[in-house]
Amino acid sequence: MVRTPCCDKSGMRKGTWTPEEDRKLIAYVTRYGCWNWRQLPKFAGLLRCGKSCRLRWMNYLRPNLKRGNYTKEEDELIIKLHESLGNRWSIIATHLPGRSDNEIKNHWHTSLKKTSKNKTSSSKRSSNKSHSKRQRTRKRRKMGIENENPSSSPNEVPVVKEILESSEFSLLQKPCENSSLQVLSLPSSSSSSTEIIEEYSSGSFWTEPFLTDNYFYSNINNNYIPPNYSLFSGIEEFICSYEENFNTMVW
DNA sequence: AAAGAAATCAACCGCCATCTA
DNA sequence: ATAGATGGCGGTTGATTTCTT
Repeated sequence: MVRTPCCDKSGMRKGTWTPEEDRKLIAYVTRYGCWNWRQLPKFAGLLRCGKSCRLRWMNYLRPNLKRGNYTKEEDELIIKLHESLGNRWSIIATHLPGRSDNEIKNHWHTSLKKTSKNKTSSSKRSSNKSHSKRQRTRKRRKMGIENENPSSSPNEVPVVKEILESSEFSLLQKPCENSSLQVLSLPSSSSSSTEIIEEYSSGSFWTEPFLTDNYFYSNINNNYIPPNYSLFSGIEEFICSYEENFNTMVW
């Protein structure tokens, strides 16, 4: 459902992400983090703009993302939140761990809009366009909303390991036994998981040395910066650290 | 079975806020 | 104080898929 891949003037690729591009992005972010989206594609060997990489990661590749149908509870929550917040999808998304704002927005426009209209035809609070972005931001800051961390619910299960297990990055060679919710599945290719891990972990893959140690998720709400990240020698250590620190993290 | 309409959703665009030098 | 760089957000697009006739 996607646009035909093409190139813009500057030679950057646009359109649908290929499995190979996904692999590169996952491998890079998993290993080095998103320290600078603008620079990331260059170091990750991607012919994409930083924005495109960020979007792809945030909406489809990052850990903890649920893929699959929305539950009744989720639908109700979205409708309720939309009634009070309007089209502030990013805030709504913070209340639905595992769902991206883009996905929620799409879901709203395709399914929930009608439902909501039927239910609350008299309500005029939704789609509160009277708030300018500036106003909203100020309001949010006042309310301290940017520090909200709904995704750090103790019930959540760390899924980086699942991702690596369920994909070609599998380190443990365990079959993915997932439920109705599909957590990041990558199209398979001919390479074995071990080969791919080795490929991306080896120095030969990386065209440039990593420049910014100890800078994991660049100023995303000043959240998680893993200790001694620069000392990690491989993905397995990162996974262990990730799991240990999971409850303090926000994606 | 074929054609057209409608729905879906990944991705792009442009604007604004924040950060940094 | 200011300008440029960067990140983040919401609106929108458009190719593909599904449904309807």
